[in-house]
Amino acid sequence: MKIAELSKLTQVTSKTIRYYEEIGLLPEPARAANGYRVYQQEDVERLSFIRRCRDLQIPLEEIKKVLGCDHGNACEGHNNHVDDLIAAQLERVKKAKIELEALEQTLTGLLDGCDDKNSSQCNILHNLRAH
Amino acid sequence: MKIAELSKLTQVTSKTIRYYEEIGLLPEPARAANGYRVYQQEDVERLSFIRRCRDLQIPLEEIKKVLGCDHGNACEGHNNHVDDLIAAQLERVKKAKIELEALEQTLTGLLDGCDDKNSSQCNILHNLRAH
DNA sequence: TATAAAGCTTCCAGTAACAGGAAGGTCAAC
DNA sequence: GTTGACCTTCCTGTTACTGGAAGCTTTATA
Repeated sequence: MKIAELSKLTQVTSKTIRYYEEIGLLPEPARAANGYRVYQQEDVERLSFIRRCRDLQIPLEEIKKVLGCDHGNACEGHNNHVDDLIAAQLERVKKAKIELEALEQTLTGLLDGCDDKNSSQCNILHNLRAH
Repeated sequence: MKIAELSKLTQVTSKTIRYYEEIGLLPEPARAANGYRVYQQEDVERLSFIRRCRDLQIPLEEIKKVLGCDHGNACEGHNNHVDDLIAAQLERVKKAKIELEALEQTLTGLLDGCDDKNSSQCNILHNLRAH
């Protein structure tokens, strides 16, 4: 199949597919006589997996490790554990959530008249607001 | 004062200070005979404000608007409302939190044996895990 | 006084994960 | 035969910086 079909099947744009190839996340596909990329069924599976990971906001580097494409490894095997991948991502997400929680509180506090006048954050923002 | 002192007072690196100048967030400072940048007290206040906004993860473009440095405006006035700035950021943060919440649930579900076998996400990940 | 270290300058490259667009070749349909 | 869709490569831009090179000046030390 050509790149447009792979794109449709995986919901990943042609642009992104070429990008993944460039960074070594997808193997270089065969080429037709006219130079067009030719993909196989296994490419659909591999790219679908990548797509799902990206939906989970797992960084490309992490996905690369699990797919075994790093360190000159020619992207053949699946040696690492998907569970670890997911667990690591869950940790990142939890951490990010905690940070956003704190941010939300600070912002809400600033909007609610900034009761905590001891906060330097508050003071500076208000000084400049009064300007 | 020289750039290192401004840096210490505001907790913003010299590198970042020059960057802010480059993108027009800070006005071009006076120069000493040797070419060194020379800053005033008002630069401390302006940069502190920027620093506080960045702590709140407000994008530089938003800060720029509030400080009135856009559209060739020479960075003199503070015309817009800090409240709006904060409210807009609060909205962004809330939205991001909701997304992370959903992500966390999905990831947790995947770790907990992926009960929802109907999810294509689950299936694909598990197929590849079994591989 | 010599020299080394610290601090300043400018400019260039890299980060994450693509998207947009230019310039040009190819293929199918009308 | 020509329009339009699809393919190719290459280059730029995005956000908010950080790191580093090359080359000044200034300050501290031996």
